[in-house]
Amino acid sequence: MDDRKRLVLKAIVDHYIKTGQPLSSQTLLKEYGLDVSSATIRNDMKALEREGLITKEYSSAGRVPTEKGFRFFVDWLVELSELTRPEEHALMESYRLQRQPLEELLKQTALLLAGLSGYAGFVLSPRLEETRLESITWVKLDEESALVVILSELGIVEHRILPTSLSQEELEEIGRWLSERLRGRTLSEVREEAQRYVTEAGEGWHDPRTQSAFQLLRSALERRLERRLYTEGLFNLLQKLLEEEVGLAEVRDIVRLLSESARFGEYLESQIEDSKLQVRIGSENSLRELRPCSLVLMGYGYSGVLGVLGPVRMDYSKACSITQYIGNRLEAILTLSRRAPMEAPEVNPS
Amino acid sequence: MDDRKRLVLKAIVDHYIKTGQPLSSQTLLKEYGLDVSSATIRNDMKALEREGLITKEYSSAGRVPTEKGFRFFVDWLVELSELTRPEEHALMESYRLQRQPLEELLKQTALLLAGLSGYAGFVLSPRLEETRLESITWVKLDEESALVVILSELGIVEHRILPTSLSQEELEEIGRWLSERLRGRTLSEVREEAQRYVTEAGEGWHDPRTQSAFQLLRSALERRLERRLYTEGLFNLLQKLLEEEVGLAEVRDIVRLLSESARFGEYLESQIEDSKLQVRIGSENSLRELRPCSLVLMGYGYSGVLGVLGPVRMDYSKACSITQYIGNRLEAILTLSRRAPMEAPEVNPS
DNA sequence: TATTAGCAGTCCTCCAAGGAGAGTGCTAAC
DNA sequence: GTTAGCACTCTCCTTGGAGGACTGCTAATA
Repeated sequence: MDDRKRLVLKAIVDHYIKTGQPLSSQTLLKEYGLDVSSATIRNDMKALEREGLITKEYSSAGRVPTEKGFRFFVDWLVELSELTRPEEHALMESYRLQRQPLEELLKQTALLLAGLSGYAGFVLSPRLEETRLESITWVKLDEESALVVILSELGIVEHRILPTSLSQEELEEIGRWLSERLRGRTLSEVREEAQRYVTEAGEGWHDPRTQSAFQLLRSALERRLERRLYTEGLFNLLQKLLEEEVGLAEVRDIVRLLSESARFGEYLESQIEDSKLQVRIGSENSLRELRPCSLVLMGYGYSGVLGVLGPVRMDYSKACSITQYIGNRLEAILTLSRRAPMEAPEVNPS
Repeated sequence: MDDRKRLVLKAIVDHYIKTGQPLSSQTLLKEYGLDVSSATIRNDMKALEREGLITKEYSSAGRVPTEKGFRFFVDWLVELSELTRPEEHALMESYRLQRQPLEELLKQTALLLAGLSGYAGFVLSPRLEETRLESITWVKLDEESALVVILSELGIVEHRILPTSLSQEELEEIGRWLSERLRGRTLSEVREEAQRYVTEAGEGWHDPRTQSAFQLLRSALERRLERRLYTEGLFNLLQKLLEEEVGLAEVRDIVRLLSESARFGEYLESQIEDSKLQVRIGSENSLRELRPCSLVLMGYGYSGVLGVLGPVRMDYSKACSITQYIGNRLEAILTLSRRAPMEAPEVNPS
């Protein structure tokens, strides 16, 4: 493709992203100041249309990019921008508190993605079952219940009140014993071990109460190891879709999809190969509801996914750079907070 | 107002709630089988219109209720329904787990409100600063940080990781000391005390490290005592508003309002007197964004608020009964989990 | 006084037709 | 390969009229 045609395409995409309007050959000349006549532009447009990169709504309308046009734009023509000072500042501010519970950190990140991009932001939690246990701590709260706090290399991954009649001392002993024995193992291994302790009788303190404590521990892990999806900035997205004149029915379906975290989460997971930045434009998304939308996404530690969701007519430059920055930042925070890996001790001496 | 006129009004409201369509005098006769002629109905309608209870879109259209008509309906004509078996079941199921962290409980409740009503559900957290402290527990996580868990009569109200260099023993001592001394005081009193410990030097273990621990405790309380708003079922609401042919711009404003928890929360708070069930119809709401909506709400323990948000054309019978049931249920759970009140010990012997 | 039948009148919705305007495609010349 | 000029296409908006649904009013009736 020759240079002028690329320029024409870029002009059409830029103009469409900015205004949402088709661009006519006349206007293109006026606003982008090429040194040829409008007829020449029209010929170029015709060629671009033949290649499927642009289209028009009816025979005598100006041109708008097709999804294929956006794809070409994203792949070859888009320039990533630097973060502005206020953006940089918001980012710093937001991550000031280190070592928050993972849940808070991810929610914060989703908020940040939404706030900076002006679209909806989302964060899918990492596969916790692949992270390694640091400690399990029990705290007696009152006669019948105790709090269990499970810490992995990514921070607090579960805190939960469980009914138990064991004493603080007994719980401490269990906690110490478990932590020492299981530290460095992945959480899914820990869950299996907990399961084993439940079914396996024999050792001294394996009385029914202890067994039930393990049972509860196991089910606590069960629940929390489900991946969770944090979405923020729904309002931003609606605002943009409103400008697109997307129908309320489609908007509703998008909102529904975002509230069905399981379905959307699985989709996100399936879209990530390594943790490179990716863009899915309109109907490149296999989920029907996402057809009016584009997705900018990126992987981070342990199969986590984050990104922004906006209309197809999205400021890809901004969306990509912000996702990139925040993704790298989150990765860094999680890596920093990660302890030096320890030797996983043998659980079953053989 | 005579009986037939009430019947006519009820028919118009029922029909409008069910179909969203105006009701003509003909159709009213056919569907509700009154033993008079359509002209008589028309006369009644005229009277009702004079009283501002019904209106028509144009001179020859059927009648629809005005907001005042809905108000009359809600105040005098609506019949609360019982919960169905599946509804009852969902309610049981959802509250099975006792003594979850407060946050989980309230989120769960919002979900339940949304799920059962088919509208959006919301729960505004209680004024935690008015609840009484049960215990403060510190758990050392690693060299530089510890988890603090603050328990009030409503359950866990804060759990947070704070940086500290104190040892587990020191933290335990502080926790025990604080819990014993402050148990039974309200959280806002506790916060003030923490503040006092920060500024007040002198006593033996008031070394800088301990002071900073108090400082952190204070700020932890600060943050969490803000009231939080849980909203669920946004999709439900959109679905209904779609059927109403509400414009996307209005929908967007509603979504924005729901995401600005501070503003919406304050409004909810202002709408509650004692904890009776209340209904706010359309422009009875002073928030402009809520004009296309009706609010069914109810107070619960310590100035908490919960309810559902739907279109003005809402199934008030269902919405009211569900809000009533769930509100009572949440109240009961919170009261049950509350411990026998204790004497608040003197903090400053004078 | 309350109710009724009958009819005129109002206002909606739907559809078709036509003019103005924007922008392209094509042709022929450079 | 580029350009000027012109015919053509399609949208958008307005206008006008037919058909239909209901009401409001009037005058008669119990």
